[in-house]
Amino acid sequence: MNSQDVILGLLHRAPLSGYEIKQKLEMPLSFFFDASFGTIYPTLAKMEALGYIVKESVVQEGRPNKNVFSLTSEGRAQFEHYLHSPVENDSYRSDFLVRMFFGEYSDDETLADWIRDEIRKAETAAAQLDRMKADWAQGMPASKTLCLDIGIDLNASKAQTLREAFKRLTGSDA
Amino acid sequence: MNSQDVILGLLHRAPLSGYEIKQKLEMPLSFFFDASFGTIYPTLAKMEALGYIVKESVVQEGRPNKNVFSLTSEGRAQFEHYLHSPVENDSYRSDFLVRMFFGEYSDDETLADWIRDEIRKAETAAAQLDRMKADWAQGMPASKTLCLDIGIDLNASKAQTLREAFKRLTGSDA
DNA sequence: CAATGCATGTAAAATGTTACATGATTCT
DNA sequence: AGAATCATGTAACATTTTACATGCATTG
Repeated sequence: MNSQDVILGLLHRAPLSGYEIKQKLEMPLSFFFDASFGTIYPTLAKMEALGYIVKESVVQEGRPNKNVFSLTSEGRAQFEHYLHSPVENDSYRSDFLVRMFFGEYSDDETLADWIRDEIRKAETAAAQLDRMKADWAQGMPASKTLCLDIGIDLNASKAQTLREAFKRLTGSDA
Repeated sequence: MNSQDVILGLLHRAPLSGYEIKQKLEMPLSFFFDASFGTIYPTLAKMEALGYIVKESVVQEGRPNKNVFSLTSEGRAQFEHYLHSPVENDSYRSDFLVRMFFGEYSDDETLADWIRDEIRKAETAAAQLDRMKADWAQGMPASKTLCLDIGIDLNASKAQTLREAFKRLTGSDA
């Protein structure tokens, strides 16, 4: 799975510009996949060259013009191909946990600060996804709701574990 | 945080060869950070050129010789520098969740298969980390135990959420 | 008037993955 | 005999990040 596959998926429903793709890539997708403009625009150019998408310039008033891309049948076939490829393992990368792993080289105050920040981040993310679920979940296919549920539960579970660890480490609440 | 920072951290305790570093990078570190030989060896070469580590050839009998690297004071300073840099956000990347997000383009049987596989993976990871905790947790600094706890809880929570989703989608247990 | 949003792109650098290449020893 | 473990590395490729570059319109 790479940027191309995700963009193909987004264009399946409706044609989009690079800028709009970046917006769709925000929550909840950004919870488990991310891409910057520096990835999106070159990927779109590559996909157009491969014949997976076609560009159409849309003139707008009061705003800059935009280049809207739509899927071709080759693009749709390519997305099918992705869907039939083996599922890659999830990857989780955490600077925070690396620091905890090497915790013996930092002092307890620093560790406590890092944990506190991480609790806030997890709580914020869980709340954000929760709000999103309340707003949008009706009418969503169950598979999409699952993404939100995983996001909410993972963040809540992380915050909970961290709160317990904080108490063990410092003797007080975070 | 990158491969260099993690290698610096590993060499803090004792000198290691590239091969040994790869082994140390297994569970539980691999749960939140990964690196292949194709990353490790070039990184070690770069670090040696920068003066962060020094190489020593160790002759072994019954096995190939190895190049063991130890930290210099510059290397220790560089690790301190990493520890004082801002904590990067965790990143989680999931092919599985991307497929769920685009679930409307797959049939329910396929979705169920993917979920079942993902449950197994999460359960296996949780069990592995649990065993590891039982074996090694005594004597571990609390910060290191936290890494194990997060790994266990995150995987358990994921498996739980997926089991519920599976039931909702298929009407039966996974 | 400054900041933010809308909009598209490029270029350099860093980073990392995968496969290849080699070779001894030990275990089954 | 074949597989696994120990051991080091390179080369090609893929991917991504970061910063730069531009410019109009709207909002505060």
